[in-house]
Amino acid sequence: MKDTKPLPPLPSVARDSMADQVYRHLRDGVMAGRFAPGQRLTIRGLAEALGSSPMPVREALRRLQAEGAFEFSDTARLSVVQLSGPQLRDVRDARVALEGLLAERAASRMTGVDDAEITQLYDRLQVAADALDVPGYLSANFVFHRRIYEIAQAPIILGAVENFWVLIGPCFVLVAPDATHLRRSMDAHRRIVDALMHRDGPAARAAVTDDIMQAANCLSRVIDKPEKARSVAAPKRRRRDVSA
Amino acid sequence: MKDTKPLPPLPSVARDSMADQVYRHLRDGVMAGRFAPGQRLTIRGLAEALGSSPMPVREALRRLQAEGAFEFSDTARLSVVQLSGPQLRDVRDARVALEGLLAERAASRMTGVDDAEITQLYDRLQVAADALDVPGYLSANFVFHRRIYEIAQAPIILGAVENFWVLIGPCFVLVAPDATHLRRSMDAHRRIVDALMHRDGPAARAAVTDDIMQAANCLSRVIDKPEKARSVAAPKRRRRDVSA
DNA sequence: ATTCCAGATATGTGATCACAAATTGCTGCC
DNA sequence: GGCAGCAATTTGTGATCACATATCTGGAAT
Repeated sequence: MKDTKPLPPLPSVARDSMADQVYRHLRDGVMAGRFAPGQRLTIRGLAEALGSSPMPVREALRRLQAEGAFEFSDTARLSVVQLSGPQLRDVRDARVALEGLLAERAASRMTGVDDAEITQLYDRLQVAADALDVPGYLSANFVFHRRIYEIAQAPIILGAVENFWVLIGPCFVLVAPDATHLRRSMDAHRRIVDALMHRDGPAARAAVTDDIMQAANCLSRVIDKPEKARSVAAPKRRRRDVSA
Repeated sequence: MKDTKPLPPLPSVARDSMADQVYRHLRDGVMAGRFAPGQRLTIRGLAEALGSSPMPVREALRRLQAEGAFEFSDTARLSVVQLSGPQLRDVRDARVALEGLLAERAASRMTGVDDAEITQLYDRLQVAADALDVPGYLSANFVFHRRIYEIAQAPIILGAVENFWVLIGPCFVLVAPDATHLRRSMDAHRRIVDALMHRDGPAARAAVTDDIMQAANCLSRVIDKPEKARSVAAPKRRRRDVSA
């Protein structure tokens, strides 16, 4: 796909520029914790890994920079954003405010169809938790929450929430598979589902709040002691690791 | 500035790419209501108006697209985002949640230096209100709120809040200079200042909430009746108006 | 052996070109 | 006079080139 073929002849079926594809690919990767905090990247390296020219990557990175996922240092070097402890607390508080709002609204707009879907996503989450499959759990977790918040029918707020998810994504590579956390998290998830089934807005908000606080505690325990965690995540010097 | 001068020889004093300058320029313009909702723009037109090549404009627009200020239609046409009534309510609710959080935190972190600064910004706001200077009022209003939220020392949350401001910016071109609204708004602002001076977090949150609800009511009164407002804001067909 | 400097490479940024799709404008026909 | 259809222009997107600066590599001097 490196050759200068003018365009794959997809005429109009996909209103989906290459920059958009790169954007979603990188965004999903960040949320799923496939990039380490502080990791250095290069436009050309990413372009080569994705089989495109640097141009779409540049535009995608600009969008992700606007969302705070990546940053260009003072010397115009590209790296994955590394959240500090206080910043992580800010994200936590903002998430509680916004996701609590969405959960409460979702509870009042649930229908029978949503009940079945949420239950199904919850079960999938349970499977990943039982298997201690952390990447799978992370992915299923985002899907679970996103589906709930979509029911709230507030896409703009959901967009802001997803921006916060992008910020905390890289932090997850620092946490080890912690059975205790998984169990507590699943407890909160069960209470979220219960509240939604009973159309109980305040209870849904409370359960979501607990879930977020639980995750934040788990993260801050690692973030606040930078020595050990950093040395694992950013091994001395890495030459252009991309792999997307 | 259209000539191909390689670069103005500013070596390192300004770590500020042309794309960043364009970005801030456009962002400020959107927040200040210099773009009408639904207004069509072109990359080349903006570039010419700003005296640069299309490239920095492209990157700046990508960032602003990520923030929701502009959108590329299904036919890849660029336009200013037009918020619907429900979307406007979503922004309102999210602002109440986030800005309430910031106001409460700001109240607990105020110092004497902040007192003087906030008072000064409030006075400037009062001057614009008395003169019925709507653009000046809008500008001073954002500065006033931003300064308060900076005191909260939560830059990530402030960034999210500013994203919401960018979204509602274009709506302000639809509201006429409304003396009643200005008076009510200034009343809320006075209560914000009072609460901050007394380091009263809950009162600050309540006052900020009133301010936001007040502004939202003012906007929704115009947005919800699309006929008249639209015809004023988007006169039939406008050929490539840029003027930055 | 360590340090420091110069050449070489890598990298972000801006400009320009090419191209496909869409919009526009004009012309002719009914 | 109104409207359909075709040509010309516009416009977003991707690719490539140029350039300034940062970063890296290698070796020489102490």
